[in-house]
Amino acid sequence: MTEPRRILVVDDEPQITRVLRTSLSSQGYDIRIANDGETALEILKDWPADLVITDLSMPNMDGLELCRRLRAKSQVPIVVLSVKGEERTKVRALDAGADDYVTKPFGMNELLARVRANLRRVATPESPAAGSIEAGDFRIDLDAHTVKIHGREVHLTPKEFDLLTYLARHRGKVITHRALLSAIWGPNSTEQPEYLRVFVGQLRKKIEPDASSPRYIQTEPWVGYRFEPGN
Amino acid sequence: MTEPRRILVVDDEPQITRVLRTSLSSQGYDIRIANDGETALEILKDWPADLVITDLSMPNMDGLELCRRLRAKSQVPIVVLSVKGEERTKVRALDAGADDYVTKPFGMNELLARVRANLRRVATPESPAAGSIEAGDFRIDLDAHTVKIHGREVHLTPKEFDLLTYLARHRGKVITHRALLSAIWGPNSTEQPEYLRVFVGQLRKKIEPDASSPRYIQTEPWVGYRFEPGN
DNA sequence: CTCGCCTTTACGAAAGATTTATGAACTGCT
DNA sequence: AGCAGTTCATAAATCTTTCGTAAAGGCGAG
Repeated sequence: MTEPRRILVVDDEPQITRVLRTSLSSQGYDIRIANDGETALEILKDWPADLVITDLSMPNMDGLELCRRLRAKSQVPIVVLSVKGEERTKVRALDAGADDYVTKPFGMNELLARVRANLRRVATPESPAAGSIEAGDFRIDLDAHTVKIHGREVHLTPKEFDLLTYLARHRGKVITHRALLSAIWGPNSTEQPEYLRVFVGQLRKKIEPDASSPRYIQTEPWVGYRFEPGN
Repeated sequence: MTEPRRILVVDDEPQITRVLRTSLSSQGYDIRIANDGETALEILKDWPADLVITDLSMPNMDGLELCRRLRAKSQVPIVVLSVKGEERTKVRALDAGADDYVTKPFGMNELLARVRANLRRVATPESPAAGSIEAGDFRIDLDAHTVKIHGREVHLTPKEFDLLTYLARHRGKVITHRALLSAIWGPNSTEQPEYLRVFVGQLRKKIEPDASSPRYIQTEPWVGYRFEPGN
């Protein structure tokens, strides 16, 4: 089972966010709303979205600045949604890092199609057989909740299993502490990185040949953890 | 020096192709024209374009079919350019594989900006991976937080990584001390360039073959630093 | 009650960030 | 050329934050 795609909507007009939320949700997307650029960046810290839809004029941080700030770190597709239809504005937004520009009022079907088009090209090439993840030395059975390393089965507790699964889904990438916490304990428990250390430690004791020099779960100091399942 | 980007224009109206050819060529792109879908596919067989701009209504093979055929084997960005402005048509084109849809008559500046935006994410032919920066001898993977020079991996601390990333994004240009400080330590950080010296020094020790005569990170006295990643 | 798992706390070790110090190199001036 | 004032490069010392680990307490299921 593959997770639903995450879309962050950034706009300060309630009537816009409301209609977007319902329309996008009905398509099966996972939606979150931010009312300005700053909260958008804040949300993205532990909720990595697959696509961002943003207005241009907003309090705190406008859409252009948001585009620039996002592009400094991320490749996430950005669709700008604005009442301003002048060519100059479009050019500035696109050059600031936006991938698409739709003027209000907009047709919802067109917007949805553009969202699909933008999501299409970042499609994850992986997405293994629904019920299991195979990664290097690891074989994770999501249905049976079992993990095998080189065919040898290891018993994991639910939280340990969630942790390993999340890391394995994003193998090779560094996952921020905040993202991990938010993924496993929920968005509101992002304040306790101690959990992570404890569970990563326990997980290492169970899956690492030598827990004192981790091979599979690598720590990237000050950033997060990275899962390298071996070839 | 990197080769010019190749753009294939597919349209059967001479007045359109003519204006596109001149405008795009003046931007330094390498242009070829096809009058219908079939010849477009023919051309692409031995002239791999970086982007395709196509009309919808054409003889032999229309734009929709061209999109589908292209998507069957290629990820090349497709911009559809059409007189048809109905939402249904747009949706069909986007779902057929188009990445963008511009209605005629169109503003040339907007089209150019959309072309830039679509080219931006596919990067150069030799670096098809998104989420990474490919610059000369360097390959920076933003997701995995890793840096490779000539394939050899170097471990960088977060600040060093941010520094190198920022420089690499503006390769070839001189970055002011202030700009660097503001980009990495935040806009309201101290004005003291001592930080920079220390971190540039550490970075050089890690990435320069000979740290005493820097090749990649050049200092521009009284101004800032410049990143030259090699050919 | 007992067991397994989660939560919480504590503390030494490790790693990175910041600060300071020193000498070399450069610039402008006499 | 010689000098003063800057800026630059580098090493080292110090500070701060984070990491790994153990262990104690809590809570619910059987």
